[in-house]
Amino acid sequence: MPTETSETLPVRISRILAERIISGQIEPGARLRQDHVAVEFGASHVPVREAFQRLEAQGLAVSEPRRGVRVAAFDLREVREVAEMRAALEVLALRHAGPHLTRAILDEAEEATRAGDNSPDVRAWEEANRRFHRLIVTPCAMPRLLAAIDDLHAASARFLFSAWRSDWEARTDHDHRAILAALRIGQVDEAAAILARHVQWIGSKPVRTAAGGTRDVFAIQG
Amino acid sequence: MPTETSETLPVRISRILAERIISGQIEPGARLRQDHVAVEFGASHVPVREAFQRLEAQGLAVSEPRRGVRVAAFDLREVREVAEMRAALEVLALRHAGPHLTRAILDEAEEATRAGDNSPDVRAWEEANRRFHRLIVTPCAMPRLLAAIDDLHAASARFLFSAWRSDWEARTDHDHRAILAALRIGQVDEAAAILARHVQWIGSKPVRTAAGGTRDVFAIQG
DNA sequence: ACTCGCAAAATTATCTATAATTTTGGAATC
DNA sequence: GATTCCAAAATTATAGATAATTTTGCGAGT
Repeated sequence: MPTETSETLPVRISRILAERIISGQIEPGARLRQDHVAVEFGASHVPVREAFQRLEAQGLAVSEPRRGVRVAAFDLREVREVAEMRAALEVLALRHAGPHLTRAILDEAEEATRAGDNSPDVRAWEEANRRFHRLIVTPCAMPRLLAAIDDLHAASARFLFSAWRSDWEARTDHDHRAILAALRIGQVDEAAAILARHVQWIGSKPVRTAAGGTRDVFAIQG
Repeated sequence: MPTETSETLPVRISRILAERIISGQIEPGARLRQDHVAVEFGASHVPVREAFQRLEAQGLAVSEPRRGVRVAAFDLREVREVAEMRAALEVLALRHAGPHLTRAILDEAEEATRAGDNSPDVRAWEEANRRFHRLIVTPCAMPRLLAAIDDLHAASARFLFSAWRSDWEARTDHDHRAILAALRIGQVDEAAAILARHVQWIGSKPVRTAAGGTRDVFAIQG
């Protein structure tokens, strides 16, 4: 029974698995067994294999030749690596998008920022945050660059959800507003500089857990 | 009959197909038919499909849902896009590699530059050039970043081979030497600046063809 | 002569089955 | 009691077969 037309089976499977990996529903290092996934989706292992390869290309899974594929593990070093790659590529994209930014786009980005500030949970915040970033870089019209940025956002979201597992407190995003202010007066370089700092700002700081205690964990912004 | 152990069939197939695409042996837009490839490699279509997906992830092929996969086309805009992404990411990598660069590595990079200057054909030059770039960025020890750079190099090589199809004239690479000179005295920022210009320098200029005439084509350096 | 449409061929996508490899559990041994 | 070895189970990887879709070629009609 086709749940949705015009989306191939491997794409569908990889998308759903990606959601689970990003949200932390499947833990890092967990094995992805093709038969189990196949029966769950009522499919054979062939499309499942292709879905696995897709996840591997996105950096969400790693495959050892004859031993199957696991959810990719990640550590603080990789968090920093992804953040720096995002900073470099989003700055590049913003520089090219700058001349094509319209008032309407910036208004929509501001709306996304407001939505982020009023988010009830991390998930909603991440969605709004990603919308903001995507809005201001999309007009660069560089498909390969945008695809790479999307993959990095997926990795960032993973880290984000793993840090704030249970408690969440929304706060106003001053960086986003500063970026928009600079863009509105045509100062693309200034906006890019703020964006670079904003994305790259990844520090290790204590975060309250649901139990009330504190643990050392990384904080992500951007 | 395993030709080589410890390399999976899909990896092997995608590697060989990638070589053909990069070298221009298979033209942009050409269809890749899974059955034909399968019989050529004495395999079934399952590994071939996975090889195709790999190529798609590298940006060397594009797949339309029920219509098969074609060799990715490319135009001047994409050449520029890849060059700018390379500039951004290689600069990032070099900045991190800087502190870990040793005299031995720089010597090896200089040897690669010499090999490039003495290359008899484009193919040899490209190989030496890639060795140079890879040598100076590898010590950054950021696997995701290095993998992304590798894919971009593959795309660059494609453009390069398509431009200089037949005639080739080696010239000394002053940029590489300037980068090395800066690195030897610890001026990583200066080296990064030269690298950015070096990679990004992609202009449209007439190139002599084998027939002796000139045609408008892009020139790639880096 | 050109266009439209239908049928045949080719091709893709998926499923089922088989082979090869790895993991797992337990028993025998040190 | 811990360790090593072997066999059974599980799992991955590939092959062969089937269904569905697209492309192609030919003929009829205008």
